[in-house]
Order: sequence, then C-alpha cells, then structure tokens
Amino acid sequence: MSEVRVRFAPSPTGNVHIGNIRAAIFNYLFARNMGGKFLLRVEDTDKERSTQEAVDALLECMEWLGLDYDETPLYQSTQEQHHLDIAKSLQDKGHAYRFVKGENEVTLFRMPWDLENYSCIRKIDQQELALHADVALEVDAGGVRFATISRKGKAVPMEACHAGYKDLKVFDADGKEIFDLNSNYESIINDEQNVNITDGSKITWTRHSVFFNDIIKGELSKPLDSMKDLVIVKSNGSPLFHLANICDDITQNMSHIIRGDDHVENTYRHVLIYAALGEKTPQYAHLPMIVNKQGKPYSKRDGDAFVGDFRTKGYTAECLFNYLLLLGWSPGDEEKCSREDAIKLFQLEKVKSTAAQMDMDKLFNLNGQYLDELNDEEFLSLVSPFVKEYSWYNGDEKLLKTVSSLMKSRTKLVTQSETWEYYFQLVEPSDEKLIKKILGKEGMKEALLGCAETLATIDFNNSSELEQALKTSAENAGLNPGKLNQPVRFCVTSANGGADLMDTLALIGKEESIKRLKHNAEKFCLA
RNA sequence: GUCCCUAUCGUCCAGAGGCCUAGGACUCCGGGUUUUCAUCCCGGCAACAGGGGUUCGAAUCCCCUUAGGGAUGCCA
Repeated sequence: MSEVRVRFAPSPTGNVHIGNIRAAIFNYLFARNMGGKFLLRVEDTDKERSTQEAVDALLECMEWLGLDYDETPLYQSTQEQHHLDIAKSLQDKGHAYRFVKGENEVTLFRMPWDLENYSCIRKIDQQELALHADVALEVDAGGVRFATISRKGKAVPMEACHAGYKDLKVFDADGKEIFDLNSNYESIINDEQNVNITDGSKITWTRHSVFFNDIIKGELSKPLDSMKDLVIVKSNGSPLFHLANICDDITQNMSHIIRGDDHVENTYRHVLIYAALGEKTPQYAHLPMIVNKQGKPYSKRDGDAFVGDFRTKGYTAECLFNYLLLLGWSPGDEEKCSREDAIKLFQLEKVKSTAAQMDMDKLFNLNGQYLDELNDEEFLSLVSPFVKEYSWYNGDEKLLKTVSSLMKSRTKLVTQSETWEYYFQLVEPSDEKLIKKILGKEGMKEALLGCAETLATIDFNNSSELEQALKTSAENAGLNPGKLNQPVRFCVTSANGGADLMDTLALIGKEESIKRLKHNAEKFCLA
C-alpha cells in the first residue's frame, strides 16, 4: 500500500473555527496512526477575504493544540498559474469550455458525455417525465432546461448538464418523437445550434449516477441529471476552489481527503474531474458537522466557537483536543483519551456519520478533570500568566504557588483563578443575600469578635489548635461547635466556600486574618 | 421545487439480525465521606422519531412518512 498523505486545507478568511480544527485533528490522528504524512495547505485563493492575521491565528492554533505538520505549508495562491494551465488543458481535451452569459465569461467543466468510459458512473434506469406546456425545452452549449409538472399543476423548472440526459428523446402530444439529443450533441456543444422546443409533451432518457465510496459514510451516489456543469475559472480569470483544490491535492500527492460533510456535494463533481485529468481519485472520508446547543451548525457568527476563544477562556489544549476527538469518534467506553492512545487506536471507519452537538457544560467539566490531573508545577505554570494579568496581583510568587496547589482540585477553568484575590488582600463581601444569611444572626458580631480574641492567643500553623480554638469560640457564644466556621471564613475571605478553612487561615496569616475578621464583623454584622 | 445525507437517554459515545430486561460517560436528582466548597464513593431518573414490511427473531436490513442538515454555475 502506498504512503498515507493527508492534509488540512483551511482558507484564512477569519478565525479558526471549531469544526475546521476538528477536521485537522482527525487528519492528524489518521496520518500519525498510519505512519503517514500530515500536511498543511493554506487555501488563500479568495484574495478579497484572505488575510495574514488569519494565517497567523491559524498557525498559532495548530501549535497550541500540538498539531505538528510535515513538510512546508503550501500556499494555494502560489499555484495559480498551474491551475490555469490545467484548466487550459482540460479545455483542449474537450473536458471544459468557455461560456458567455451576459457580460461574464467563465470556464466550465463539462460533465462527461462518454459515460461508459467512467468507472465512477453507473447506469441506473430509464426515466420518463411530462413537460409543462407553458415552458419551452431548451438545449444549448450550457446544458438542458425544461419544466415538468408538479402535483398542483405548476411548472417545476429543471436544469442540468447534457450528460444527465443521455439518450434524451422529446415527444409531442401525439407521441411522435420530435428531438433526440444523442444525434444532435456535437453541433450543440460546438454552439452550431440551439434547440428550443415548445410543443414537447414528454421526455425520456437514461439516468446515470456518479458513485464514490466514502470511508465514513459508505457508498454515496447522485444522479447526473441533478448536476450542472461546474465553473472552474471565474469571470475575473482566477481559478475557483474546485479546480485549485483538486490540482493541489494532485500536486501534493494526497492519498486520503478527510474533510467536512459539507463537501459531499462537491465530491460527486470532483471525482469526475479527477477522471477527466486521468488521475486516480484519493480515498474520501467526510466528517459530520458539529452543531451548537440549538442544533444548528456553527456559523462564522458563533463567536464562542473560535479555537482561540477556548484558550483565552482558560481551557487547556489537551482538554479541547480530547473533547473534539471524542465528538464523533470513540475508542470504546473511555471518556478520556490521551493523544498517544488516540494515535494508537484511531480508525477512520469508526467515525460516526451523524452530526454531533457541542456541549459546553461537558467541556467545562472535562477541563476540571484535566486540571486536577496536572501536578502542582504544571498547574502553576498554566495559571500564572492569567493571575499576573489581574489588577490585584501583587507579584508574590511564593504565595501564588501555595494558593494554586490549594485550589487546583477546585478549579475547572483557569480563569476561575480571578476569585483567588482574597489570598492576596482584603476583599469586602458584596452579596447582600449571603451577608444576611451568614452574618445576619443575632449575636453574631459578639461571637466573631470574641473569636478574634481567642485566635489572637494561638499558633495558626498548628491546625488542630486552630480547629480547637474555633470550636471553643463557638461554644463560648452558645453555638454548636463548627457553627462559627462559615462566618469566620466569610469574614476573612468574603467567600462561602473554598479550600480547607484551617489551611486558608494559616496561609492568610494570623495577623491579617484577625484584622479582616474584626473589620468585616464590625462592618457587616447587624448591631 | 429538485437532489444528496442523517435519525439510540437532555448531551456525547457503545450497538455490524439472537449476547438488549438497550451498555458506559457528562449533566441532573438522592445518599455517604469532607464540620464549608470541591474531590471521592454509593444509588436513581432517562432513549431505539412514526408507520409498514423481510425474518423463527429487527435498534440493526428494505420501503414510506416526518424531522433536521447540506447542495442547487463564478465562497471554501
């Protein structure tokens, strides 16, 4: 078997989208699993919309996710002349033609008329259709047009390439044959005659379909009479996606094309172009789409679907990689799958062929698991850049180190570190409801101030002594032991949850804890 | 309108005609551990879109309907 070569071929016309990057991930895994090559091709043919910023963002995303590619990236715009040469050769061989419509002239790929020479085309059956009397049947160099009759008697316009209507015969109301396409084909495509039939009543033809085998979706087919000739060179003279994409895949010697579902329709056409060029088609695998919570495909307008956003929101690359990987593919019952295992186990045939919905809650939760599994140093180096941006951060790296290991298991998103402020300075509580709930009881002020007195006499670094002191203070105030813990925490940290209370108090320090306790008790407890 | 594709718990994934009383994970709910919170442990709710076939037997194969997505000549 020849070498596996796959590519990720995004167009740099904006931020990298979650669906795009998943295609990259699957290409990457497939290549690494097969011991093949994973290439990057930047499809920047659309000069109006392609930007350098988008290219930079793209490269950054790939690096972040660890999608290392082989060989030098190919920029499609550098291949333009080659694409045009190919278009010319297709034209010379009769597979393409120039076509004028209004002021515009384009080059179109002509669907093959010699159907029997194409292994990807199969004969289906004989078809018959009634023509609508008000609409003429037209045949010119561009194809066949007519209208059939809907159930309600309305005209239903149909338009397709010549090849779709191979063996076309037109009959009048008396059943007499008044036109056949096969014997007029040459003069029609040479523009020597245009056909316009107004008295046709019925047509018959032989239906043929284009077939290709998709590794994920299985055998796919589409009738030729639902396809039109395809623009390959725009009226401004530049090659269109269809041509450029195929030419570059041939140039880069791709063995498999793994791309989004939305390309299936293109592929029916692409296999014909490969055949016309005398090239072997690569193996195709079409990935299902990723949809949002509303079940709609992510569009460029869905702001939160950009890869870069996940990074700034505090998700780890490993988590996003894992999540995206398991959206549409699974190695079994495991919820988590490391990059190494994924490379080892990846099978294109096992990719689901149905759309998958992105669940942000699940991603959030998974990220928490990933953070929890990091060791303290790894976690610290991940949060540090975020913490250093906060206005309250005073540069105390030693404190940050302790805080981060204390909070690691409680953090699901790196950006949650923003709430660690209380370790660094006094934060006054602001949630009225919580203040009332926790500090609103009668006698709370006295109890807390009394507690501050007791705490002043003990060693904060001895956690059992600290615990005992809190118990005693509660009893002194006539409360059950432990009942003062929550109010003390709230006064010192302004939070109603967090790391172990003794650890927290020890870390904040005796002097500072007592100061805050007094300050907030005075200020927020009822008189 | 026409053509293509798809349909299993709220979500992701398992299921290749009998291992299915449909399994796992996340969420959610209940309980335990933690004198808070999180972690952890135990338990619970919850699905084969509908209708016809084929078969001794269907989530699985076929047909129809419905629903969703995509395409429908110069985006990629």
